[in-house]
Amino acid sequence: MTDPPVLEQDQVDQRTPNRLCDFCSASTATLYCRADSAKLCLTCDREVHSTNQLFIKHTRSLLCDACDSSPASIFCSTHGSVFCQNCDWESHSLSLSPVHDRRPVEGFTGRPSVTDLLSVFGVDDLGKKGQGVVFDADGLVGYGSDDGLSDYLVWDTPSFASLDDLIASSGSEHNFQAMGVPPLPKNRNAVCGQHKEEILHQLRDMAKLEPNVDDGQGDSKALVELKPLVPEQTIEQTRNFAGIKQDEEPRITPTYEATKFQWYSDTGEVADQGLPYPNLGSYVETDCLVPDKDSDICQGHMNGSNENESPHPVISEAFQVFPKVSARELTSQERETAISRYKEKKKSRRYDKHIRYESRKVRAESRTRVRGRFAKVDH
DNA sequence: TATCTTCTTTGTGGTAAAGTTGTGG
DNA sequence: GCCACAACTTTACCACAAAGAAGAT
Repeated sequence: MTDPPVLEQDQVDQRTPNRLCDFCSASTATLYCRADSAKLCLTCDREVHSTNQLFIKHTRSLLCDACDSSPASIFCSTHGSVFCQNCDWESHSLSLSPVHDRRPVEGFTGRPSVTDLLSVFGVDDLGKKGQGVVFDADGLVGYGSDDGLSDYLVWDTPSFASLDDLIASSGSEHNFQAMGVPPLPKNRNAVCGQHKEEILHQLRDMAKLEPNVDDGQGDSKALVELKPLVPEQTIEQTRNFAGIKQDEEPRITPTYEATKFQWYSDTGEVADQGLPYPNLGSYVETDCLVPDKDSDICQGHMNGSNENESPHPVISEAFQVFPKVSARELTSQERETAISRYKEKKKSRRYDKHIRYESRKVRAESRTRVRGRFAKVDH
């Protein structure tokens, strides 16, 4: 049995021109957005999908290491690569390597922070404190050890999986363990594939532009270890919202805002309920999260403790992006910015038709037609 | 639990019809 | 501003193989 050769680094480099970001045409694309049919680098993905509430829902996946043109849905640890469905089939057909260790790769939505992206790409070990990825004074990403990523690719089963789980477990003290939900596979996040270095490079760039990447405390000067995807602070709020104190207003915090995004399986199904209630996965869909002018909570974020003090940057951006969130009117500058972002994104769209099943195309082309319509064939 | 059967859903392209936009009187 | 017309764009339609789901054995 002959396995397809694993891509060497120089092969990867040679392929880079095929992975140019469709938006900036300068960086290497690492993600694929199905909704836009576009390849994007991490920076452009952040920019493009921050434009409005609809774009932020787009599911993005890693780019297939083999064809560089389709969203990856399978990670093969034997190859150390991520593959789209077609390439996975070609690489792992029965005659080649059917027994490779493969598992599904999931996309994500929302506007994940650098911290979240590290988790997405499996370079953040939430279960091994002290060995995770760290940031130095320049926001550069480093590792706790140099033995590759494999040591960090451990997935911890989330404590809860849905609102139902929260309700069911709300009366207990057992930390919201999901009920009736099979445990998630380990190594679920290990999806860097062949372009690990490029992804890390882009994450470093993003980290430089995201000073509060760690904990929202704004101290990027110190080495800061990454925190879990759902901070304790958020879990505490979740408990309150899960019916324990139903008479209280649900509260939303900057920490939660900065980390909330959803995992999606390749089928578009919400796969990871790392957030307690999927309906709240987007920023402002639920009315209870819409800041009220009279709400001291949201007023606090919007205005800051001091009128001259800027609100938390993520909250502030959400207010700018989503009119529903904003209790104030958009300034003309904000409006222009939003419009220009929209126009730029519109430019990057690709309208070329994507054929999922070539065999069906061939058959359709050879079909008999009557006035353009498929005609019955008498047998 | 595994296998088989049946049913349902999906995707494919060329054409016509419907809808939209632009232009001139 | 209104209307007519042309040009352009979008949408619905068709049959059927393949894939997947559901049920039966």
